[in-house]
Amino acid sequence: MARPKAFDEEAVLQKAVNLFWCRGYEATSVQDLVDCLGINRASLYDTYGDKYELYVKALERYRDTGQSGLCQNMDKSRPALDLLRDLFTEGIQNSLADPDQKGCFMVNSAVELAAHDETIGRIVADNQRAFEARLQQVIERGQQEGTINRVHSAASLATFLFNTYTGIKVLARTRPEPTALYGVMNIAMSALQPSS
Amino acid sequence: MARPKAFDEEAVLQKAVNLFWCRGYEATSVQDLVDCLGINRASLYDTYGDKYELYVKALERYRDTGQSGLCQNMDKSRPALDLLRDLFTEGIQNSLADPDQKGCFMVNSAVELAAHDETIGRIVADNQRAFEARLQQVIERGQQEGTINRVHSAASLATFLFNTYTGIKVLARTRPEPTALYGVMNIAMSALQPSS
DNA sequence: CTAATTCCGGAACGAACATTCTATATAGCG
DNA sequence: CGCTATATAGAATGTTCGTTCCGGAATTAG
Repeated sequence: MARPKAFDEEAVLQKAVNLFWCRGYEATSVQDLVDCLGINRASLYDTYGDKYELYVKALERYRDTGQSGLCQNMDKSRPALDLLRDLFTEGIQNSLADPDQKGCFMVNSAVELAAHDETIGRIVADNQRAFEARLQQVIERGQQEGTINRVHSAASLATFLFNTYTGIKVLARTRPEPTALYGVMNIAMSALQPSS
Repeated sequence: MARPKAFDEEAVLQKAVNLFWCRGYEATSVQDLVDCLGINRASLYDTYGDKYELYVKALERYRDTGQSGLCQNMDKSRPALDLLRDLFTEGIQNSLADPDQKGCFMVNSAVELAAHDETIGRIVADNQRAFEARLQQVIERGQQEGTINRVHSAASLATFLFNTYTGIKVLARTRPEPTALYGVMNIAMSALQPSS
C-alpha cells in the first residue's frame, strides 16, 4: 500500500543513543540529531515523536541492549569473584576504548535529568535496582562458596559494588587512565574477600 | 565618585552556585539567573561577564568555599581512619539534608561539561588531584600508624576513596537513603583495614 | 494504471535563548 | 549644586530553539 521506511528504525535510534550519550539532553539540538541520524526532520518526528520522547526511547534502548553493564552473561559454572571481576573489566575496557569518553549513558542521565524528570528518574532507578539485584545474586553465591565474606550482607556489598561501578564511569569521563580505573577495581574486589 | 553596588557580590555569586548546582549549565537560562539572583540583567553582565564566565566563577567559588568536600580540617592529632570516616559522614549528611538532591557541583560539572570544555575540565581535574593528594596524606599517616593496610599503595587507596566519594554523590541524587549511603561508606572503610 | 504512504529538502512558525542597548534614577565627591 | 559613575528596569537585538507544514519524488499494493 505504501512506501516502506527507507531506514532501519533501530539503527537510527542507536545513532541517537550515541549522540545523546555523548552530549547529554540539553546540549543536543534537534538539528544535531537531524544531521547525525541522517534522516529527515519530519521522519524523525513521525517515527520517534518529539525530542524528549526520542531521548527516552534512546535511554531505553541503551538499557535493553545491555550497554548499561547489566546484560552480562552470568554463567553459574564460573566462580562468583571471576564473574564480578569480568563485569568491571568489561566496563573499564569499554570506557578506555571510547575516544569520546562518554562514560555511562545511565549515569549521565542520572546526573543531568533523573532528579528533575520523573520518567527518566524511574528508568534510572529501575536499572539501578536490577543491576544491584544481579550483583546480589552473584555475591550470595560467592558467600555460599566461601570466596566472599559474610561480614557485610550481600545487599550491602551489591550496593557498594554498584557505587564503585558508577564512580568508575564518572572517573572515566575526566581521567581515563588504566592504572587508576583498574586500581579502584582491585581494591573494591579485595573488600569482598573473606577474613578481613 | 560613583554609585556603589547595591548587592553583595559574593552573596549573589553564591546564589548562582546554588542554581547552576541544582539545574546544571544548559538547563539554566539567563532569565532564571536574573530571577534567582535578584539583580538586574545588566548588572549581571557587568559584574560577572556572560553566562559561561558566571558558571566558571560559580564553580571556582564552590571549590574555594570548601563545598567540594576538600576543605575538611585535617587535624593531625586524630586517628587517620576517623578523619576519613568524618569526611565521608559529612558528605553523606550534606547530601541527605539537601531537599534538592543536588549531589556535588564538581561531580555534576564533570559529567555534564568536563569532557567537552577545556577550562571546566581543568578545574575539575585539578580539584580531583587536590582531593586525592589530601586523602593520600591521611592514608600514609594511617599506614604509619598501622591502622591502614599496606597491601595497596596510599595513592591507589586515595583514588579508590575518591571514586567511592564520587559514586556516593551520584547515588545521592537518585537514591538518598541513609542505609545505602552509609553502607557503602562502611564497606569502603573496611577495605582500608589491615590484615586482609 | 491509480491510490496510498513515506520519503526528502526546506520553508515557516512562535517561543525562548543569550546578549546588548536605552533611559532614568541614585549615590558619592568636589 | 554639579559632575561622574554605576545602579536600575526593561525594551530591543539577532540567533537558535523545537515543532509543524508544504510540495514533490519515490515506492509498494491493488
